[in-house]
Amino acid sequence: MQDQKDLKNAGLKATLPRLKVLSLFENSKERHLSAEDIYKVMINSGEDVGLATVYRVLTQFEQAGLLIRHHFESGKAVFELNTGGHHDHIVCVKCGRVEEFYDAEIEKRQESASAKLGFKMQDHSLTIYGICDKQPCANKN
Amino acid sequence: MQDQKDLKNAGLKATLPRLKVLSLFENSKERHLSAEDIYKVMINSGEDVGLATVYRVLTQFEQAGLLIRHHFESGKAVFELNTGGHHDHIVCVKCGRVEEFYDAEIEKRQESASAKLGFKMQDHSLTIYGICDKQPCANKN
DNA sequence: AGCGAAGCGAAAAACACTGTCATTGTTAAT
DNA sequence: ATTAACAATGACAGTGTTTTTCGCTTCGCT
Repeated sequence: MQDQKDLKNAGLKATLPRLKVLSLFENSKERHLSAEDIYKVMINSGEDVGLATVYRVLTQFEQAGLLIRHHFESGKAVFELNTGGHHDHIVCVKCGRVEEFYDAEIEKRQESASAKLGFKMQDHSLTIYGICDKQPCANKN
Repeated sequence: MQDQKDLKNAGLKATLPRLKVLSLFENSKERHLSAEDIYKVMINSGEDVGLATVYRVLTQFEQAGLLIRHHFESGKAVFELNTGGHHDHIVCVKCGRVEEFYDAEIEKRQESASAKLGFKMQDHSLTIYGICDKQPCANKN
């Protein structure tokens, strides 16, 4: 019900694919999902959805400010619910797990770096790549 | 001559396409080049090179540590000569111009953020997107 | 010079994503 | 509730970037 309102507020009709995608982000354990991820889950749960629709819906949600698109280095885009608070990401290069962090001093220094080079900062993306402490990733390298 | 040695040290035969690509990075005014950029320059200067070779060579150079690959948000990879000194990037979303900067405090804080979340940091990428002060980008938005 | 491995260009394939289009679904006005 | 307008959908073809495959050529060690 709330999702329907969210879509209306964003100027989008409350269609089945859109409601399903939205609820998927809200209920999924994993905050960061790719178009392919979403498509697979929907197909496996019996929805009759097309991949093009998933891509369309994700783009619309991004434009409406409901989702944020990230690229990381994997070559495919992943999305997460826009909960308002900005944060940066740290991605495990072994298992793909994503954690979030925020550092006010880093944010501030990005602003001044931009200004110093004559850029009007619009956006930024800071992603750390590392190996997480969960098994089996913790074992070396 | 130095390039030949660089390639040998990297375990790569000193072939014409490889020497040409390497010299292109060393002599080009623009530090950041895409596969397509390189291919076009080579074709225009009369080389009989294939796009596949350019991609192969760029990947080999990356693995050999001669080049660094970046993705930024444009959908295509760009490469730059690995001169040893780490730096971050600021990209103009209007004209694609890329500038570089370095902030020791930001670097330090990334390390501690990783440690706090139980990650062993391997790499990181900080890219700021903005609008540069050159014409015509400076005009608004 | 001769040999085997490495490298090449061209073409086809893989991959993520976008465009097109006939059909279906949603919404606002009756 | 019905309906009419048109927005949204699924199937599928098409893009743009990058990778793979393949037969031929070149390299570099002897």
